[in-house]
Amino acid sequence: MAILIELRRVALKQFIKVMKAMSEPNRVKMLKLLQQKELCVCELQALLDLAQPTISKHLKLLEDAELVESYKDKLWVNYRLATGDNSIYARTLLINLSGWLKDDPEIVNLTLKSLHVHRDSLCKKE
Amino acid sequence: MAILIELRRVALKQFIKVMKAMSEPNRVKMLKLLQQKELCVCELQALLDLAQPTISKHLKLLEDAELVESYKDKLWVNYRLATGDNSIYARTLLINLSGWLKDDPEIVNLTLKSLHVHRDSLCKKE
DNA sequence: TTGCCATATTACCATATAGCAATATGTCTA
DNA sequence: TAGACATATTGCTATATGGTAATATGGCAA
Repeated sequence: MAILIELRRVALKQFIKVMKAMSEPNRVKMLKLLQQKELCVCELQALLDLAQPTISKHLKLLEDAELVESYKDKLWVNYRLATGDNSIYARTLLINLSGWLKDDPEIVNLTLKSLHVHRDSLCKKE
Repeated sequence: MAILIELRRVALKQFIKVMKAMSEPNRVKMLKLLQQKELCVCELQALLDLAQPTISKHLKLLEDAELVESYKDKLWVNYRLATGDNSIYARTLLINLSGWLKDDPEIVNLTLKSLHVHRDSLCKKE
């Protein structure tokens, strides 16, 4: 009960957090890529051509908004779309997003590119 | 045909515009208020306790994102939710939003307050 | 017309945010 | 344990954004 009241209290704040997280092109690209398959940080970095700290920062924001989840796999950290079990906003928006932007050229290119990206050829010192 | 290609070309950009527009608490409050009834600028100003230019700026952003529409009524400009006929993003999000944040205390208070707000008692020089 | 009034625009300030380089953290393997 | 490696964190800069005061715009009414 107290939890319900608390959830109500911060509904707007939670909503804003999810919306802000999805208001940035590179983060949206990340979500569209993760829609295809799990990816680690270095794979996202290669696909989006951003510095590694930038990728990590974006992922943290997405995770705080309950849009993605992560788990460790040896040295790597894999990211995947969250189920949104605890956030109606995240769950709904992810479902909507899965049907959107399919034809956007940038997204299409990234998705194709992601088929040929593997961490083994990426993450070692170049 | 050319239009369809153009729409695709800017899909991400359009999506971001809508998401950004809905990522700001005061703008979300405006949408929730407009969900109840049409309002003019001075009514929104009174409800949200912001300077008039701030309200106008927010409304312009919302209108650019096709989330609201406006029409003139004598001296006033009335704003209402857009139908989203030309934007799948705006349409879907407005529908989702209509079921969300109903219990948020801030939104509840604003909605109640809006029942007692009328431009006639507001807009004349105080 | 003139003046009033609601709204829009402009100019500016303060804060938030996206980006990177440098560094810290933590884990595997030799 | 030491070194290598992927990721996270920190500190910083540049730009974006939300806010206001001052001013412009445009329509109605006297």
